[in-house]
Amino acid sequence: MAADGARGRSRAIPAKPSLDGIEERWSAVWQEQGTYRFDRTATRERVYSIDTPPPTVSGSLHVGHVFSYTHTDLIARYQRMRGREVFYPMGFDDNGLPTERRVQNYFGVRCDPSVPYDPEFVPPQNPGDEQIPISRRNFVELCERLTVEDEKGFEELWRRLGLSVDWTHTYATIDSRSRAVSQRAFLRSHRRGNAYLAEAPTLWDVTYRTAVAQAELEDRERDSAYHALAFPKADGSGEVVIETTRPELLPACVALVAHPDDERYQALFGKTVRTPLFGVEVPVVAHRLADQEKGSGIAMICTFGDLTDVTWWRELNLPARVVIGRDGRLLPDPPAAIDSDQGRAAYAELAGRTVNAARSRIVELLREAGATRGEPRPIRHPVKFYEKGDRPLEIVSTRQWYIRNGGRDEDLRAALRARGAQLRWHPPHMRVRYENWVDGLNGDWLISRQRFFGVPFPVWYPLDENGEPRHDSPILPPEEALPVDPSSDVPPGYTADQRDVPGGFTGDPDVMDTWATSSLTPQIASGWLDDPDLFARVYPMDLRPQAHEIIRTWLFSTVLRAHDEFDALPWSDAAISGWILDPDRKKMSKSKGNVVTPMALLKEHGSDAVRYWAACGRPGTDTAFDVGQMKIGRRLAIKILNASRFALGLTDTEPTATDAAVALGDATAAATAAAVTEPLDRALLARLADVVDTATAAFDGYDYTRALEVTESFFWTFCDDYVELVKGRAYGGQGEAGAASARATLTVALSTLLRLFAPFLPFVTEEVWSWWQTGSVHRSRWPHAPELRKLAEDVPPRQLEVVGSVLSAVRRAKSEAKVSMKAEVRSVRVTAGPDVLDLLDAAAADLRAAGSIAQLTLVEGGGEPAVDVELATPARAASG
RNA sequence: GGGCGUAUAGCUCAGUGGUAGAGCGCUGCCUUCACACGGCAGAGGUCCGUGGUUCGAAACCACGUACGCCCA
Repeated sequence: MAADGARGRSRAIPAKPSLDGIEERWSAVWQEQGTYRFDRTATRERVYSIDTPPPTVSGSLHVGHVFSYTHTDLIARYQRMRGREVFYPMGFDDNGLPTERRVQNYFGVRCDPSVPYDPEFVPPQNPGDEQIPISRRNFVELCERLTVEDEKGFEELWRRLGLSVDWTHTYATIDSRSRAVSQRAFLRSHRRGNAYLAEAPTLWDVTYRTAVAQAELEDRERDSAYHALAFPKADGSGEVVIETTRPELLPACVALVAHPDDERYQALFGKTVRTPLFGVEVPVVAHRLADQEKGSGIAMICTFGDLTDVTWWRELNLPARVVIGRDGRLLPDPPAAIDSDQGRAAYAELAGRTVNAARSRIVELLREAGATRGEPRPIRHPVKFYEKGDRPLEIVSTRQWYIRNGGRDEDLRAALRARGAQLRWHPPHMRVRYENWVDGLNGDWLISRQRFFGVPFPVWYPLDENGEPRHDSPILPPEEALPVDPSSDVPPGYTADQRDVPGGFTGDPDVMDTWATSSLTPQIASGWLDDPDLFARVYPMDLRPQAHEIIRTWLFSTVLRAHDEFDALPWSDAAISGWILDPDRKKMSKSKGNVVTPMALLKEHGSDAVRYWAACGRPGTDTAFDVGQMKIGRRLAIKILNASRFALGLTDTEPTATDAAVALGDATAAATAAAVTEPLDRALLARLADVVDTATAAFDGYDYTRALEVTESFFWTFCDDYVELVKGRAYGGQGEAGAASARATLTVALSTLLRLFAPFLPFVTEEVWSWWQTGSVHRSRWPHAPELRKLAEDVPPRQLEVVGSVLSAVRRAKSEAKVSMKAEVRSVRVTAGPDVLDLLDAAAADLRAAGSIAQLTLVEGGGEPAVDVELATPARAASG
């Protein structure tokens, strides 16, 4: 950007400026000129890099996206004007269940990794009812094809909104780079022992038939009932009554448990009882997690009814008697411990039934056997669900991949907690959510999913002579080979015909949890895998913007992966945006959000206006969807057009060198602005310098709302008071020197204001900038307060308020008399202290002109300043 | 049940120890000369409640209520 202000100045100020069409016009120019292109010769210190959240492509964008993505853009634009080279990429999330479903429906196919890759595959023109099974590679190719379509719509919206994204830096979470980064990070974690394979009880969704991680759980209230069951003591000395909500798990019972301090059961610890119906002898044990208040204070431990069962099973070294299969039905055969004919017969009544059906049946059987005590007692209690599922989770024992996350390791937990404290949170209280999550982790992160679409584990297993996989000696690919798909690629040292034959190999069938890839967005976007030069310039990144409900998932997992790989934070700052609430203060619902699509909203109100509304939402604060706020934003944009036209119109006789020089921060040129001589003009610039300081400090603290507030407030004072006061003088009413001073000040102020507004209202500020400046306002330098103060000399900014208050009193008098603001005033008499009078005296001519005041009298006096106004004509039947 | 946040004018929100603020809405007035997609002015408030700290509390502390989110 060359500082060739005067030469390129066009002064093409439209007679009737308008906001119509400025979005199309300027977004096209920005694209064509690469205004937001990242300069990759910049060194790390100069770079500001952003880990943009990749929106889900298969979903539609809603008002909430517009809101939060605007917040990030405000920061990006500010940092760019501050001289940072902004790395602002855009990602698209096309990895996961929503995309899988969309590809299935759109093309009429389904992913089946057992099908070989077909390079010639063409999806059917008209998808039939039967989904065609295709290889994972073919499926991913279709996904990428569809994603490209979705991305176009997203990009169009983002451009119209004015996001200053560098569109040459994009990624998708299922593309080959993301897959390779994901696999590389996995392999490295595995090498360090931080990713491992283990057989363990696992939360399992029976509908999706996949394992589920802690972060994907949610509790839902469900009706249930306590059933009281009598266990006869093994020595025949009576019975023990327990209460359970899951009687169908009785065949999986391995012990009874009570709290070690519970008086009622002291005599029972160490003894054994027999399960009703099945006659299996089980011990009565003590454990601190048994709840004395719950039911009868003694419970049965089953493998596995809930996570507490898992803890008891693990800590008390109990046997496993598994009865629930991965389909959510009771297994065909009873556990070996049920060895009596009677017990086996009872189990046969349950085998193959769903959990609910088995529960009904076993209650009947128990009742017939006289093992129930009293009627079932209805309760309502929380039950664990997969967040996307609609049947309660079961716990089954499976072999899964895990990543260590501190849930079973206090040192790691403490280290991750420290990472959270090291990160700068905006707003700060969001850190607590991270800490709560880290403190509540109760196991390592389960990352394998028994799905077909996703990033596969880059792992094969040798098969022994019986064709059984040897999970203890996985075969891993070299990093250069990534990404690999073990379902179609052949591991090093083997040939394709050895797949799935004894002595050969088999591929790991699982894919990774989508967060296992999304947790690497900083590495993906920064070119960790394939662009070390870029990586060195932008990583670790500066900012992670995101929503607060995914602190436990996205933010935490990203911190975890960076901690594991780099022993450092992936970014220095996290900006957490709030929700959009509908007018009833509820979270904006889908149905409501979709009534107004983002594009329709932008077209109706204008992008600057919608951005204005978004900018009014502070980081982390929930904000009402408020069309009124957009109208205010639009009014502001129009006011900027008109005020700029007026200010520039006054100065177009012969432009001073001041404007462009100050705009570009050229201190020596600014010094030539000797034209600013009038005290009121200097006061304006002094006040403006304060505004610049406040806005700058606010932006540095990610409080863009405050920066907007202070700028906007000043701008209205500028328009309503200052411009009105100096209008006459700028026209030449007080001679050439006074006019020159007003004109120079108007230009400097306008240039400064446009730059202060530029992050918020990128379109209208660019429009006005183009009337009289070369280059983009968005690549101009952020205003610098010391330069303004230099022009202001030592005039106190307070003069502006003092003069403004007298002007206001004059207006009030006219308004109360119901006369025009242009009505003549015979006399204004101000009584105040000498310091105030000095300030007024220095601007007396401007004040008289602005108020049409014939005679202005300044009287020294104590007490509160008083203004007496005497109109020329008392009635409204004024002349003219 | 635990954690975090919010509660100020009809609405949306600023204000973190010193006389209650802004915008919108409302009411009234002002239109040749930057802007009617405008301007000027006015009315409008137990600062959620109850205690406490303080010379002084919307703000700080405690408890409570309501709402939102996260976790169990």
